[in-house]
Amino acid sequence: MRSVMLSEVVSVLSRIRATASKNEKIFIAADFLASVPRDQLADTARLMIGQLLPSDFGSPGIGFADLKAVRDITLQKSLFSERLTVARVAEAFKTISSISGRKARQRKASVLRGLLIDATREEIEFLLGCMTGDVRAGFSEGLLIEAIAKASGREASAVREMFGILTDVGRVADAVLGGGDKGRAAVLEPMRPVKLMLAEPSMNIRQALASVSLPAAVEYKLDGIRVQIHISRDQIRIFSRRQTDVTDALPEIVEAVRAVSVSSAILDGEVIAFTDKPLPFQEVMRRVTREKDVMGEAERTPVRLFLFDVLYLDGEPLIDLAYEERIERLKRIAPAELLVPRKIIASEADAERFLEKSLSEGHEGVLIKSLKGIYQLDRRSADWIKVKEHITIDAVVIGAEWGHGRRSNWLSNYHLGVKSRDGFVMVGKTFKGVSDAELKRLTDLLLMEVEEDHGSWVKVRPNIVLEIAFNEIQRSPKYPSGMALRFARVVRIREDKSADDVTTEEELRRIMQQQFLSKAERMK
DNA sequence: CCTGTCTGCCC
DNA sequence: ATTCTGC
DNA sequence: GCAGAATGGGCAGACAGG
Repeated sequence: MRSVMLSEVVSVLSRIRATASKNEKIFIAADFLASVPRDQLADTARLMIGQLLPSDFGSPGIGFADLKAVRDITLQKSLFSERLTVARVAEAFKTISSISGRKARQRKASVLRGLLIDATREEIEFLLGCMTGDVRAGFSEGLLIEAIAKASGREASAVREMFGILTDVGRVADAVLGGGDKGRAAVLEPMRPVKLMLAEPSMNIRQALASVSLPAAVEYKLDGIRVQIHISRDQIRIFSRRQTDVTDALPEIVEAVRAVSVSSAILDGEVIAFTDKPLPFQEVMRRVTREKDVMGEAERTPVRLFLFDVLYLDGEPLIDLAYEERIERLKRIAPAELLVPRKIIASEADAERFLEKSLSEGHEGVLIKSLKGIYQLDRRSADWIKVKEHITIDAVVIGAEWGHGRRSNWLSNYHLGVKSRDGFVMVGKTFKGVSDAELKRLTDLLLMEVEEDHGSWVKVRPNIVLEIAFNEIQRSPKYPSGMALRFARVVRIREDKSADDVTTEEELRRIMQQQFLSKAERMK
């Protein structure tokens, strides 16, 4: 049986990159996949979207910082022989990811060099691109799944659901195109983490209700970590949104789940840090990433679980049931104190009141959910819509970075300053919320203000003012003001304003302190 | 042993 | 995570 | 409406280097 060469993948991808048409990309990819021998499908499919390892395999553990030297050395010696196979590439990266301990970086780099020494220039650029997320062929997970469907003659929606269960494109390619009984592995069952359903963002209640029919459900939106809880008899595992096992970091959540009376289940919910009120996201983040002294951290930072869905119960998948039916089951099995606050609403005013209530208790916002919607794995559909609070300020640009990819020729990442006693202090960066036209305009404006040219970025005189929206002010260990804007985005360019008009450091600090107060404290 | 940097993964 | 753009 | 691209702050842990 033939071996698939890395050069084939690279050349297929350059054809895919060359067309803007999604259908054409899918067609080229499907055609290629149809020619790949079964035993190499998984590795080939992953490589086509720049993935070097199965999604549950861990990661190479060698990144941007180590790559430049490797690239320069190997480019000089490269032999142009086109002899690397996809299988050898996959093997090498499994080895690299397994290396740890003393001098691990050097040892990883040397395995990588051993691989790249046999690669052509194009192959080297491709493999390093895979490691830095720089492949840029306009071809990713979604289109690959469509290509797998096309190559097999199956419905794209069925293949997509399979991906939601298997969570790895290689396994999907195997199951769909590999023949045999591999397809049977694609069933929902406890202890195998899946891709969760996501919500579509919306500016406000009115806009959200434009796409959900009434009556609908509203739920508090909690600012924590999304979790899927798998129960099988006395076993309980907690996985994150991206299928990381976080059970060991959350012992009290495991205990709380013992109150759920089922033989088997997959539950969906959010874990937040909580005392008598919700604590900032950073607190729960500390909990889930903790491995040492978990118990000590658990005492300092209590967490709570709030469940909002059930995907599987007592041997039966529930994802094809309507939301209202799933919630009925959830209420039957879980104690009320583990359920996210929710309500059925019949009007926009109901929804607004519930949002106000959620915010006044210190939560992030609300989700509006269609009563009839099924649970769609790995989909962001209009059946779930999220509405979050945001704040806007005026900030002045004090620096800017040159963009990459389609933003190559523009200053695209703006350093934001607010006014302090002497000058301006930086409170974050943003590249979001800017249309191509604004990108051009801002580049022109900023180039007139350049004070220092640092190559990849410029320091500018503080004359360009932007209206900035953000969700929260975080405590920052990095910025001297101790504050950073979370999810900052540009609302508009304020050519009518000057640096004198921008928000002050004191104002920002006041807003931050407000966030940390409970409802009762805020009323004072 | 201490500190700084990198990485992966939460949002 | 959020936002914009092209299909 | 969907998919992809471009890039944010901050957390712990792993490793590098003195």
